Amino acid sequence: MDLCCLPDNNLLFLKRKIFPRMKKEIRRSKVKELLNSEVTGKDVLVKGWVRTKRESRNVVFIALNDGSTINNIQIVAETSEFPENLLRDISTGGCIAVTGKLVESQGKGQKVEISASAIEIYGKSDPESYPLQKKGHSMEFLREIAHLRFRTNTFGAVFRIRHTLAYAIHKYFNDKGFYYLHTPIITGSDCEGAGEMFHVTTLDLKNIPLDEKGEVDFSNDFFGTETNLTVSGQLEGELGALALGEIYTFGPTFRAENSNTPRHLAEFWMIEPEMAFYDIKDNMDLAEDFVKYLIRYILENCSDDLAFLNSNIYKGLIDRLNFVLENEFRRITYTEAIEALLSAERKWEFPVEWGRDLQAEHERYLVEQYYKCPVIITDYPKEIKAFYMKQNDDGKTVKAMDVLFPGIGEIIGGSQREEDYEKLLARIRELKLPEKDLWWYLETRKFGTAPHSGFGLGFERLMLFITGMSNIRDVIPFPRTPKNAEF
RNA sequence: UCCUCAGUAGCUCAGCAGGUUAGAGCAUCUGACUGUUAAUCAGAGGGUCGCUGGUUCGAGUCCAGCCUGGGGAGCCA
Repeated sequence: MDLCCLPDNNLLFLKRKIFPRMKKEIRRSKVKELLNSEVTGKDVLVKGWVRTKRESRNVVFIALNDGSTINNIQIVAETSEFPENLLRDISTGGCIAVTGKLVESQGKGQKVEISASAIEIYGKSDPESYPLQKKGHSMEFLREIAHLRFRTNTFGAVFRIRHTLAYAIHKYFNDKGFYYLHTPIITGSDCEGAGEMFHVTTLDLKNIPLDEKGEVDFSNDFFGTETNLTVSGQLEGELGALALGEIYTFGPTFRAENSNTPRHLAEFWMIEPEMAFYDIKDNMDLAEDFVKYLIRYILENCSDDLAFLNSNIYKGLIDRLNFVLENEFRRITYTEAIEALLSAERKWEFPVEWGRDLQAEHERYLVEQYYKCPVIITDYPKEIKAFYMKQNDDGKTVKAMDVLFPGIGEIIGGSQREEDYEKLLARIRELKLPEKDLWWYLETRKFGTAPHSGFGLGFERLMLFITGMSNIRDVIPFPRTPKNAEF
């Protein structure tokens, strides 16, 4: 490579004195490690994106971020040491590599900084059209530029936390002896009952084959049968648990509901542990321990990002997280919940009556005003819950559990599963579910059935709670919602 | 899908009872000044007022439909 100064195109400028030796020897450092390292005066190399540039007569200050931390490192460049147009071409959003000495900062606001000796511009960023400013932007605007919003402090923090949370989930289960099971994303069963599904097909949509009855003929489709994107890995997860003992799934989940709320996505990630020999109480214990572990892990490993979110996004965030750690989840039955709601001195928009499902206003009241802490509600009427939940002896309720969080609502839904073949089959017939499509599910109850339990945790809902963000579209990189699949 | 609010400069918003050339702050550009920290000061450029149609001498402003976004509800995780 030509190593001379190239003032015209500004691709490269190296200070002659120090240049020949350094180029090969210096390993790139991440901003995070430099900010945490001792000041040695040694030469370092950093690469990253320019957040801001401030100019003085003799010196230019560049705040550089490489994504390794929310904090920027300050680059100090003496104006006289660099070609004028090189410094001019460095602007917010641009990408540069900087070689220089790591020194103690003369200014306030940072302990260390880099005194630059060479700067290479990887990519300029036209300041007239670069949409991110130094000042804050609305979440709505940033959502429209999802390809660039990673470069903001907020989304940098959110997605570093998202990664760490995903890692902690795997670590928690691995350490407990759970196996990560990959359940299918394309499924032929429509019996999970968790909502509208997206069709998966290779049929020509302009010329759909029909059979004699006028129904779509799927025999010529790719799988030879009707298929959809999964709405839950639970049924397959149970198959794994009834052999491997304890498994969990963690993958994308799809719901074709026309839901337009800050808590719903058409494509989201869900964690579904499924455990043999766990009863409903074991299930609740696991759910509580799991969530607390995850919160503790983020508090311990993402403190810089949390501190930023705490002061800029949701005041009181860290207190809220600590509160959850320090308090036991309140465990009540559905019947007790109804009694609490009936004795509440306030009017309900939706009636409170045993047998009716709890509405958002009811759940919010219980969690945010009555108990003022996370609540687990169990033993719901069987009519309002799924067919696979274990029936209680009272003949009216099932061993379901919903974990409700302040501000978020339902974050976990789970149950002990019905392991009795006859009872399960009866329920399937009662609800007129497609019995023949569930043959494999039923066989697990025929051959060595076992008591078992599991739950589903909405990954993005937990992200909402942990980051303090208020819209679920801002805790997933590329949200998929009705009328929106851009990026 | 229902209810509700909103859509004006790159961003965040103001715009009165329809009435001349549509405003502010920030951003950008130019200049000044400065080891700066969301730097400061001065100046400049920048608009199909979401779209379509209607009422009117005249519409950013009123009416209708549509599109997009926010909040609430339902569905759920």
